[in-house]
Formats: sequence, structure tokens, C-alpha cells
Amino acid sequence: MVKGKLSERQRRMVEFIERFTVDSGYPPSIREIGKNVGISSTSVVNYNLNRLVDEGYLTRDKNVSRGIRMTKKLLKSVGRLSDVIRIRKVGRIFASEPVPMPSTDSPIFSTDEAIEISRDLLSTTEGLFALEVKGDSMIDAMVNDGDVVVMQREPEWRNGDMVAVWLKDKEETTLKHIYRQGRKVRLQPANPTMQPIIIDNPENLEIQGKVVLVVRQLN
Amino acid sequence: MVKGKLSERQRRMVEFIERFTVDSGYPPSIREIGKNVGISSTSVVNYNLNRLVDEGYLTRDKNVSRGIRMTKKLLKSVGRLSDVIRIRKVGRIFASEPVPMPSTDSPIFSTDEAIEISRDLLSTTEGLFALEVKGDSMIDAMVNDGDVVVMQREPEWRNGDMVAVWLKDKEETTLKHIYRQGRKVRLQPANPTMQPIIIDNPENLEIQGKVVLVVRQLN
DNA sequence: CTTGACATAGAACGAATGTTCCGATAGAAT
DNA sequence: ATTCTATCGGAACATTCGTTCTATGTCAAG
Repeated sequence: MVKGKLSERQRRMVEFIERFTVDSGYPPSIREIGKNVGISSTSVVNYNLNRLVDEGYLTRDKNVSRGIRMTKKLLKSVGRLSDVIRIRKVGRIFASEPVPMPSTDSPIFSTDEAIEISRDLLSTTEGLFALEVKGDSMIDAMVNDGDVVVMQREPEWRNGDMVAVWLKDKEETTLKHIYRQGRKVRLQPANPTMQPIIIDNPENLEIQGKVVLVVRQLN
Repeated sequence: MVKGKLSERQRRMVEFIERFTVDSGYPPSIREIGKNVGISSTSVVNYNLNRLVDEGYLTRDKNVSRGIRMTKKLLKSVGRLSDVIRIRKVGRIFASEPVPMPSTDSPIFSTDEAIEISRDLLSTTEGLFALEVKGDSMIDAMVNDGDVVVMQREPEWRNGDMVAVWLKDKEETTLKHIYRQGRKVRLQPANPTMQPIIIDNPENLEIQGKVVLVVRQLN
């Protein structure tokens, strides 16, 4: 066998083991693997399991039923490593420019162009992108220089959502809570001591995304 | 047995099952549980496992070796071998009260008493606890009602750290960047438009922890 | 005291599961 | 062609492991 390459069978095995383990809570037995991958002989399954061990995808414990341990390599290879979601950082956010939008949906390779957020903190995982706040211009949104804002590309909004809006006339981006008020729109700063802005003509607004999460790393 | 209450034994079993599963990658057998919890009889382990099923801590698959499934909360904690760290929420933070400190280092059972943060966002994982901000009193720290503050129990600090301090004379908790200034101490609000406080007598300060992360979930 | 539930022990049984051995096939290398 | 290696198949075997049965002890309720 060529080092580092998986046969079709082995690939199927890896996939099955991962799926089975995730939704069973325990690893499959040799016979269960065989049955689902289409191998009648337990020894063959055993044989290929050992190959997978050689390749670093698994570790096994002798004489233990279901004694299969998935390695990080395996989890990574099936893209199921943990509950972390990687969100692409598409740039910085200024008051004086529209929000940069993700230019691509291609997978993220490098770590430093992404931020990892535990899925737990997110209600959606679709259409997300992250921006780093530059400058002090967003302090009325309680967002400071260096903070990371996770946004969702989503034209729909509901009362109270915090959104990034581009004010066409002022040529300014701001983060505000947004409310319908009759045919007008009210933009409310997160800082309760500050005054809202009433937009008479909603045409003047361009909603660039919903703010889903703000993260401030202090060190 | 009283519904909803675990006997000491059952508690130990739950803990063992969780720990074993986490660092083995598969659940323990009945005999392994017995051995580690101090039960000689497999039937007694079996009996108590069924009690735990009744209580909703586990589900079991008949005639499957190691066919123990931890319920959602516990299963989730299995995923922490990954990149997610669970941080206990110890309470709320007010201006008018000292910061509540974690009272225990015991494992976290329930999900709702913890917040999951991807390790990526943290430089340390020791001595962390989380607080939910209550009220508007921290807005000068750019921290708002509902935000979650992750802190580190750590008396040492360096210039520029954001810390939670208890001001003894004012009887007030605040979050500020802290700087040495000769023998005085300067407390600088995160909001750059606001004025710093100079503390002449550092005895008046009680550092309750370093702020490591601020998270604001918008929905 | 008796009864009944709950919890515990120990042992035996049988099903589930990993291990091993022998043999066969295919392809590459010699 | 021969040899070697990797892979596969089937079957027997050995161990692990869940299940079940019987017996014992405890404790509160009747």
C-alpha cells in the first residue's frame, strides 16, 4: 500500500466510523463496519483497521469491544473536528466605508484569515463573515477598536436586530439596532445614553448584514 | 429512589463514564464501571445504569457492548476533547457588588451553567469563569447588559490589562484598564472619550480578576 | 411483626465481539 | 515463470461483555 493514501474501502470505513460514532455515541464493532462497508470477513475489516492505524487515522485498544479511537486527523479529514466553526475574516470595518463583503465561498485554508467560534454561540452557521473593527468610530455601538464583529449576510431584519447599515447620504457605515417606525426607520445606538437616529427615507439605508456576535479579546 | 436525585454511587458513575468516554473515545463496559466505582457485581452496575437511564442521564442499547449513550449535555462534553472549552457561569456582575467567584472546581454537568468558547480565542484555560453583565453600569467599559465577560482568577496584572476591581471606599465594581503610575494606579475606561480615574492609595483596590474575553450574542 | 420497594451481591449463561489461522487472488518486481 | 507483498475471504476460537437469576440486607409503611 502506498503510504498516505487510502483505498476506496478504507475511505468508506473512515466515513462510516465517524458517522456511526457521532450518532451512536460509541464506535462500531468490526462486524458492524463490515456489514455497512460491504466486507463479509471480519478479518478483512480488522486488516484494514490496522492499515488505518498505520496511517494515523485511528488508534485501537487490544481486546476491547469497539475499542476504536478516532484521531484528530480523522475528524479533520471528515471536517467534523469539534464544535468550532471557522468564519472568514473579510477585512476591517470603518465608519467611512461600506462593509466589505466576502468575495468567495471557497473553503478556508489558512488559520489567520479566519476566526474560530464555538457553534454554541451561534444560532446560524450560514452566510457568516467576520470583520475587525478599526478605530473608535463605533463606540456608540459599544464596539471598540480591535473587536471582532461576526455578521450574517442577510437582507431581512427584525425589530431590534443589530445591523450594519450604510447611510448613503452621509457616506457612513454604522452599527445600530434597527426598528421600524411606521414608514420611517429608527436606528438606536447600543449605548443607552446616546440618542437614536430617525431615518425618514428608508431608501437612504443599505443593510449590509446582521451583527450576530461581538468578540473582544483582551490579550 | 427519589426522582431527580442521584445517589453518591450514581454520581460517581456518571462522572466516571464521562471521563472515561472523553479520554478513551468510547464508553466503558459494565465491568470497567464497577471496578472504578467500587462495585463488585455487574448486576448492580447494570441496575444503577438503568436508574440513570430513568433519570435521563443515559440511554442504552440492548445487547451492545459499551452501548451507553450519554444524553445531549453529557455527549456534548465529549466534544470538549476538541477545541471548545466550557467555562462556568458563576453569576452576574453589578456595579454595586463584588464579583462573584467560582465556589467549586467540580465538573460541569449542566450545559446551561456554562458557556462554550473555542480555545482559539483564549490564551489561557486555567482559572477561568464567566459572568453575565447585568444593567447598564458598565457602559464606560464598552460592556453592556447581557454581555458575557470571561475572567481569569489572577491577582497579577500588567499595564493595560482590563481588570475587574472592587473599589472599597465607593463600594463599587468596575471594569477598567489598569496602569501603574508611580505609586499610584490609573484606571482607564475602555471608552476613550471618558476620563481615567487616578487611585492615590492602591490599598483601596481589590483586583478580582482579569478580563480575558467579552462576548456579546445578538440573537 | 410483616410486607413490599429498593438496593446490593455473586454466579452462571449466552450473545457480541476481537483475534488468529489458513488459504486464495492479483499485481508488481526479479 | 517465480517470488514477494498487499489484500481479501471464511471459519474457528477466545475473550469480553451484557443479561438474567437467585439470594441477602435495609428501611419505611401498614
